[in-house]
Amino acid sequence: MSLLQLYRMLYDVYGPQHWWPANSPFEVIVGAILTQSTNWQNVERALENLKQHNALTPERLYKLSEEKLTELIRPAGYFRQKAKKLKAFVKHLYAQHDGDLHTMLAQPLKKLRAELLSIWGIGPETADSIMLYAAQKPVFVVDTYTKRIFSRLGLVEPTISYEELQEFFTQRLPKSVKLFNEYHALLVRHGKEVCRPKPRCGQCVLARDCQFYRRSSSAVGR
DNA sequence: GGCCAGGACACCA
DNA sequence: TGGTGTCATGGC
Repeated sequence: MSLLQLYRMLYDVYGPQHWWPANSPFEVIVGAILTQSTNWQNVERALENLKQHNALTPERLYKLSEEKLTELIRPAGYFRQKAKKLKAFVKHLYAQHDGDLHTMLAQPLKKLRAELLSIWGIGPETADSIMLYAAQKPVFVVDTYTKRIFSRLGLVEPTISYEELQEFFTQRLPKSVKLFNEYHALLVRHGKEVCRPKPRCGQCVLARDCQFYRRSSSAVGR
């Protein structure tokens, strides 16, 4: 089965996911940092606090004290670290682009990715999420869900690196922002609902093609 | 009460 | 380069 066929199966089941849930590129970036290893529901509480304090712009966040920021994003967990990460981003934005996010995001793909990765607190997944969902660059975002789903399908090794897994997709799919957007969102949806650490293979649309399911079901049969 | 969530970094061998 | 500990709230 091709990656596009797999995509269509997920899309038929779950429909469009309308990612990224945000009102501005800057909100995408803040959300991408806050959601690191954190349930999105908790991120929404933190984002709501920031909105209430009118702090969801580069300028306002830049001027906000780190203490206040820490307090506002508390529901998102890891709040001390994440406050430093958000501060590191806006400080970089002001130092390198005079606070102009549009200028920063308009850079060529490779240059922007290297710059994002140079900022403390932004790793490969967060950088790629920003590239795809804030800057609209054709970058495939992979995450723990992607690795779990595709290793269980038997299509990649569970020890595959981030870059290797990303290559796996970019070599096999057309470079489309729209496709990459929806595909990643669908994988997250499928990972949350079905392909969990304790999987719900009984309701999995991919079970027929899944090595993990075939092994576990044949083991039950014996 | 334990598990898990839309990771990244520091430190170590 | 790869493995491990740390960061932390909140829902199920």
